[in-house]
Amino acid sequence: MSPIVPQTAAPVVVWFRRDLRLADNPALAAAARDGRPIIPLFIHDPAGPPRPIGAASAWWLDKSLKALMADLAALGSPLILRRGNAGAKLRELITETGASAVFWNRLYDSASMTRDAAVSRDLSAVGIDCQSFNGTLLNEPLAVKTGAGGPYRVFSPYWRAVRMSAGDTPPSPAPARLARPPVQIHCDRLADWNLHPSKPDWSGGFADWAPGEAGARARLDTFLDVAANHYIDARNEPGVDGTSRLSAHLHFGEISPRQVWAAADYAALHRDASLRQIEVFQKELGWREFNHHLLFHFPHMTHANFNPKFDDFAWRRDGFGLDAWRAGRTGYPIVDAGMRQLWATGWMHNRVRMIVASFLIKDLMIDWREGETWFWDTLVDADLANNVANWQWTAGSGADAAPYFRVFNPTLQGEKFDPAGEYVRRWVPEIAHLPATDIHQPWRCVSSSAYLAPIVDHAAARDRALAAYESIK
DNA sequence: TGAAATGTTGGGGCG
DNA sequence: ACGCCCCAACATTTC
Repeated sequence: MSPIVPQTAAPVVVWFRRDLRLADNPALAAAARDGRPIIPLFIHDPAGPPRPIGAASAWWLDKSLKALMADLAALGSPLILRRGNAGAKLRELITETGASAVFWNRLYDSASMTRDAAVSRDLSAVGIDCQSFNGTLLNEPLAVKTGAGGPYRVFSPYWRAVRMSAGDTPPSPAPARLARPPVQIHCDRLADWNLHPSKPDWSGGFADWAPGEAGARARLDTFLDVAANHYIDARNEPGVDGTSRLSAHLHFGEISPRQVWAAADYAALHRDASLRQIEVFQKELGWREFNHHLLFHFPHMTHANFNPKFDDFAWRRDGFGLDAWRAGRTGYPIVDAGMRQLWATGWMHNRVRMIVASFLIKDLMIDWREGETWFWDTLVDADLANNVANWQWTAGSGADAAPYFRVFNPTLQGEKFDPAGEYVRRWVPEIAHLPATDIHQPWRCVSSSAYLAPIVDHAAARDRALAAYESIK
């Protein structure tokens, strides 16, 4: 039982950032433990850190905040919204309310850490109790070290070192209720933040997403019920709903990796899900952990090549190619399907992300940073650590990266992973009438005239890329 | 979390 | 019956 605390006790600010949930939220749980009044706060700083928010992410944030507002109101203390510089807005709120403490869950990119350290220093100097928690990772970057005491650079040994203990901290429940402070506190109108696109509103295709804690939980349960037993194969087929689709929910912290891990464990133990399948799914959480580990220890990799040899790589400047790639007009069905799915839904199947990334980097020889920037703006799950690490992985410039000679053949990838052509038919209607035998190479068919010819010849582009990679070996 | 080139094997057609 | 060739299927190497 919580001790009785007088209503006059100074409130605690719980500063929500990328932890937009009530359950398994360590900062919220710690603040609520002793019954003091809670001021849940979200500050929108359009400038970041870590970067100005992407348009698709802004769409998601809008809905996620709406859900969090409803959930917190039901718990007893409504969410306060403020816009601007975080440090300034926190000081403002503390002056208004007499709050004596600020609790938050930590972030791991360098810009956010710098900001948070400054906030902590400034507030602590005037007697505010600042406390931070781990609500975002199974293992924080500093908690994992190689035998030699440094950070890991290769996934397999990293995962070997942490996977057995990944589920050691079980998730905690949401607080039963929250005390609200007795004073009236100004709250911005969410609609005034213009996170939802207007003029034009291009978000019509985003309707299947359910941002927010309840949507995240439902998505996880559905996945573990239906898809988890076929995960190993089905996850590679973009025409099949075989992946968890939890990426955006995890990015915004609507569900924690601990919750996902524990639910997967539970499914393996009690719901007849195959342990082998579940372990492969949990390993994907491992990649998320590894990417955050890398970004923490090598913060420059957001903008610079992890492997400096790539600083000499002869990237091509190709505005035409870049535009065609962005628009899904490359003439390669699986590439165009992916880019159009991204634009329409704010999300792309992971297998196809690898294919389109390989195409941009190796077939077009365009700098991975161009692709990373586009994904940042168009993905609802845009996450600095995952985005940067995965792009560098594909480019070959990253840690534990794909070898330079691994060039995806978009035709073969299509035939292998979308054998019936369902995915391509859905997103490239111009060639929906083609039979499965031709749909990944429509140039063989006269009846594909509504569809454009490939903007590059893959075989020639592959040779060009291999030659360029050879020169920086 | 490749693909292409090259090498090897073995069955079957054929003289 | 036997050797030769062809070539698909599979394995290995190379990029």
